[in-house]
This record gives sequence, C-alpha cells and structure tokens, in this order.
Amino acid sequence: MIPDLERAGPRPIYQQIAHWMRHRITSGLWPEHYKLPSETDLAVELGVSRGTARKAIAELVDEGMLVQIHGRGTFVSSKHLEQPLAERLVTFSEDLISKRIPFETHVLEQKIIHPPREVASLLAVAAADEVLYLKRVRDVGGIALILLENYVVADRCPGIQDIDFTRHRLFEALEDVYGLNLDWAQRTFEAQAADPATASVLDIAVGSPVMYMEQLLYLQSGTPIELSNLWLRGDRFRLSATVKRQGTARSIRGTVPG
Amino acid sequence: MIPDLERAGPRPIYQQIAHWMRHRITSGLWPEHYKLPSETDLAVELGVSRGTARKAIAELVDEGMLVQIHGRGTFVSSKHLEQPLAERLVTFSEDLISKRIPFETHVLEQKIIHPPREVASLLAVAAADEVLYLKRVRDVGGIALILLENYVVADRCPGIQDIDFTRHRLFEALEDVYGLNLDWAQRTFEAQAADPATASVLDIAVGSPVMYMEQLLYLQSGTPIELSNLWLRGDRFRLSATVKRQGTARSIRGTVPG
DNA sequence: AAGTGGTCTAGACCACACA
DNA sequence: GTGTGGTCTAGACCACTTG
Repeated sequence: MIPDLERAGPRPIYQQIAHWMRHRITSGLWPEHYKLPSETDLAVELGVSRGTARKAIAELVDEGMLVQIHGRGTFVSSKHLEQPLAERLVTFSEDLISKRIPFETHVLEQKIIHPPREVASLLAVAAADEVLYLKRVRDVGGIALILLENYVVADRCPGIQDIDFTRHRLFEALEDVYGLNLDWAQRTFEAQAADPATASVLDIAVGSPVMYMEQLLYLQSGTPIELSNLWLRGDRFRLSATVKRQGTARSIRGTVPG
Repeated sequence: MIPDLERAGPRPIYQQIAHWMRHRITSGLWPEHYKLPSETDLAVELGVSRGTARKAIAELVDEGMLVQIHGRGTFVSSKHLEQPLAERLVTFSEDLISKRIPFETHVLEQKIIHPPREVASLLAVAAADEVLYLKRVRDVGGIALILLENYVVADRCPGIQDIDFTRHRLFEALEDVYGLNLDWAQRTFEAQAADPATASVLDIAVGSPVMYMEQLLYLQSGTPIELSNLWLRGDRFRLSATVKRQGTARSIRGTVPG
C-alpha cells in the first residue's frame, strides 16, 4: 500500500504521492468509482500532513482522474480512461493505446538532415545543425489514418537515427531513452485538401478533406525539441474539446470515431 | 489598498482576495509586469495567513493573469489581455471583437421550429417542444467566413425569435437578456468537404476543405441549452491549442490567420 | 546575505452528506 | 451524530535569484 517516499530527494513529496496514485489508477488497483481513504487517513498512512496529501489529490482532480465530493469522499473518476489523456499533451498513439485500439506504424523515411530554413527557425537551431527527419504512416484497423513528419533536434538524441520506430514511439524514445522532460506543445489544426502525395499515402482521392496538424514541442527548459506535421483522414478523425465559460479550459483531444 | 474581507460570509477569503486582485489588474492599478508585494507582505497587509494569500495568487496564476518566478517574485502577466479569452468558452465573434477585427452578420433564417430528432435528443427536449432555429453567415473583411446554424431551447428564452441577430450576438442575448448562466460547452471539430449549399454561402468551390464544428452548450445547472453547427472556410481558419504533458491543458482557440 | 517563492507540518473549525 | 472534504492559521525549512 505505502509507496516509498524520498523525503530528501529533489521531487516534492506531493508529486511523488500524485505519481503513485496515478499508477494505482491506471494499473487498475483503484478501479472506477473506487472510494479513496479519507484525506486524514491517507495522510496518516503515508506519513505526511493532510495538506500534503490534499495537494497530491488536487493534482489528480485537476487532471480529471479523481473527483471530490464535499461530505462524501474522494473517488476515482469514471472517465479516467478518457479524461486524463484528454487534458495532457498526449500523442495520438498514446491515445490509441489507452483506448486499446490496435495500430501499426510504417517508417517511410528516417535520416539525419540539415533542417529546411523554416524548420530551423521554429526549432531555433542553425541551418548547419543536424535534425532527425522521420516520415511515418500509422494504420488503424488496416487503413492508413495518419501521415506523420517529424523533425527532432539531433544533438539532444545521439543515435536516434538507428532507433526502430516501427516498434517504438517517438515520445517514448525522447522520454525514456534520452531522458528528456517533454513539457508542453503548441498545436494548430487546419482543414486542408489532400495533395497528391498525401492522398496516395492515405489512400484517398486528391482533394479529399484532411485534418492537418502542426506541433511544436518544448522541453521543460523552454527549448523547442521537435516539430511535427500530421495529416489525418478527415472522414475518420475528430477533434474534441471541453471549454469553460469562466476559469480554465479543461481539455482538448483528437478522436477516431467509433 | 486593503480590500474589505468578509470573514463571516459564505465566500472563502482566498476567493475574495483573488477577486480583488483580478480587479486591480483589469482596472490597470496593477499594470503589466507590475511586481506584487511578496507573499509574506501581502498576507500581513491583508491580515491573513500566507497560505491563504498563496491560494488566491494560485487562482490567478492558473488563469494566466499572474506569473510567479521562484526567487524573484510575483508579477502581472504581460499577456493578461489575451490569455483569459484563450482559456475560456469564447465565441468566434467574441474572439474577433477582442482582436478588433470587424465583422458583419447576416441572418438567413430565424424561426421557431420543432427540433429534428437528433437535435431534440442532444438538447434533451421532446420532439414536440419548441426550439429557435437560426441560420447566419458571418463576414470578415468582406468575405463570408463562417456559416452558423443554432438550435436554442425556446422555453428558456421567450421572444427570442424577435431579437435582431444582425445587431446582437446569440451569447449576448442568452446571458444579458435571459440571464442564463452559460457554463461550459463540448466542441468537436472535423475537416469536411463543402457540400453545394455550404459552398455557395461561403463562396468557395464544392468540395473545398471546411472546418466543421459542432457545439453543445450547457448551463451551470447541467442542462443543455443550445446546439450549433459551424462551417468555417478551411483556407482562412486555424484552431490552435496549448497542451501540457503533465497537469491541465492551458488553452484552445480558433484564429483567423493574419 | 537578503529576499523571494516552494514545500511541509500540526493543528483548528466549518459545511456538507448520510444514516 | 459521525465522517467527509473545504478552509484557515502560524509557524518552519529549503531552493532559487539578486546584489
């Protein structure tokens, strides 16, 4: 039950607790609608003050994984499979994985290049620097759904040109292999007509509507690390968002209709 | 300097403080980049504990109005004019207004109808109930940019069929005329090919890419109040979002490129 | 070294839900 | 009434920034 809390480490205790709770939820140990121990009990069990336990809980409430009801208790959100991913920087592959939708990835190109001028400027590197260029297709249910192009600043990821991106995801490599702290991204979406090259990869007619997404990914330090262009079949992809009139926006996510 | 804090009232002190700070920022008393007193000083001045002052500050940081930098202090965000709109349920017209982009609205249809089956089910009303049907075009810079269809539950808004929606916005009517508490909305976006009817209104070729948006708007009470369908010219519209890897999503907004 | 925000504690009282 | 989360206090120590 009790996690190992490093009281001397650099990570705040409340974040360690939040991480531990996140794991208990995603692993199914705390299933949907599970009622957590009261804040007081939890604090005692963890050996921390109630305020610290509360702060950890607040993080997960913010992410939509927990719901608190005054006078009743704290519960695992019934939407924890959708919500937490919806409110974070999640890749489409991670979204598909969380929904247990099987997919396949094919690598069309993978090489180290000098970035085109526009890419260099967005990634804040020199034209003489090296970036990984990756071009992939992602198949869902046997049909090509997404065409992806990625440009990754190479000096942060030595050897990345040799990783097998048929079997590994890009974010996985950046976070787990290179230990990068991916922090946030700016995404823009646009309805476009498929050009011949895109149409042929996605197996649709030229001029068919596609959702185009551009993403600029930043590290915690504020440095841009990756730029990507995605084209998604318009007839198979939807973007959905929950917005509040007052306060903070809640979520944005892409979905593949049933 | 010091606000009147009702210590006996139902509103928590930290919210009263947050409200007071919000006002000082929007009124210009605390201009951009203004450095607030330290948390300790602020707490003493307000006669509260540091924790309470901190919680008030955290609200405004969350809304993007304040920025805290460890070791330096708390500052009024330079983007406080843009951010709050970006993080809320904002209509495209409100977004245009905030950016001082002039636009015009033309009403194509406005009548009370019995809702189609699908609309009735989404709005949770009976097929025999009445809804306002509104069909409009919004011109920006002389070109038709958005085609809008709205279905509004009519029994909450008596007389709405007589409002001049050329001069008034729909949200304005719902909030100011009928006093409705618009709380949140679910929006989904899709890249579509313009059908002949849409193409003719937006003055584009049939089959051109358009961004389609469906919105279901809810009151604070949880009741759906309005359903809308929007078609935006794909070549003139972009959707952009800032997403965080951990924690909450920050913002989502639609933009009309330069 | 001084000042700032970030974290944590150990209490307290209140408002709400439920039996 | 009992248990829960919501708020608030008055301290403490640490990590970061700046002079």
